[in-house]
Amino acid sequence: MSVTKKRSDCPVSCSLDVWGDKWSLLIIRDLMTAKACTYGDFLKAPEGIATNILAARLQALEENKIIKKLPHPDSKAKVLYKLTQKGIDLLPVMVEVNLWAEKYFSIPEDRKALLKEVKKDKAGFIKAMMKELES
Amino acid sequence: MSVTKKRSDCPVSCSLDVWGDKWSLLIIRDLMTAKACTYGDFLKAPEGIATNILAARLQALEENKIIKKLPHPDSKAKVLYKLTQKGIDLLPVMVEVNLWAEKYFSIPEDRKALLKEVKKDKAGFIKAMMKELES
DNA sequence: TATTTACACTTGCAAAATGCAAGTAAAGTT
DNA sequence: AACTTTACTTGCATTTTGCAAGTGTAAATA
Repeated sequence: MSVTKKRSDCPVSCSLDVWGDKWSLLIIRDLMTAKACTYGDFLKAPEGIATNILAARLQALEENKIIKKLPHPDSKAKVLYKLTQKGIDLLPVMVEVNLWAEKYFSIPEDRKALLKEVKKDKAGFIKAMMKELES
Repeated sequence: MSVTKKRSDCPVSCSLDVWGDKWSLLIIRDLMTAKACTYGDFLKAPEGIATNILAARLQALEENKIIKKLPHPDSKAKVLYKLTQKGIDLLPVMVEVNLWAEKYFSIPEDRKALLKEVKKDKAGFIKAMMKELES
């Protein structure tokens, strides 16, 4: 019985990989735009994440303390997911990613409008957005 | 005979995923620190990428025009990989990632030293670094 | 009160991606 | 001419993913 090594256990030293793959990214993106989401909200994302993958990613992100689970104020049956401070601190990364994406891809209009704000005052935008996410 | 759909074909709209997974990221990281690498250089990275995966990622990154293949000045047997302008433009993202990583993880000393420079003058650092990569 | 419905998941299984070891072909070295 | 270096490719076992269906609890509805 040999021990199976997993390459994925070894992080790339720039640490971008700690937040994982595209599906984890989708979760973080949704949480940055909506501030708080339920399990169902993530499932509704246009990219179409599979429910088992969503569950796995939410668990991993929680274990890495990038997101946190909170009781929903409206109902005991619901769960609210939010970014932790560690997750919120990824905002500058996301902003740069979007600026890059705007340059090389076509992006939705609402995102373009936001980026217009960013370009006026990047530091100010990030500070304000972070404050919003923290509340 | 049903058509198999691949989830991975659908990009997350923030477009962080266009540069792919952790192995693609390793390639980009190496190219940002070393400016130009051979196939063997990537294989030597401490994270230990498998050769077939490396080949696949190099091809994908080239198809996405993030890296380019150049003839090696020393030998016809060698190939030089470099970042394209599109790849170089990912530098601000990488800088933010590293700033985040420094806050929440332990990172190598040489990287810490670089980040000290970054914190003194982020815009200046990025501009200078980009210029270096373009040459 | 009984019974659907909503919500947050879990499970089983086929298909795809990954990791490892070994192999190949062209170029460079001795 | 034989050996090595370099950039890959190939085969196969293991792991991960995607899809569909199912489970359990709380809330809404009849």
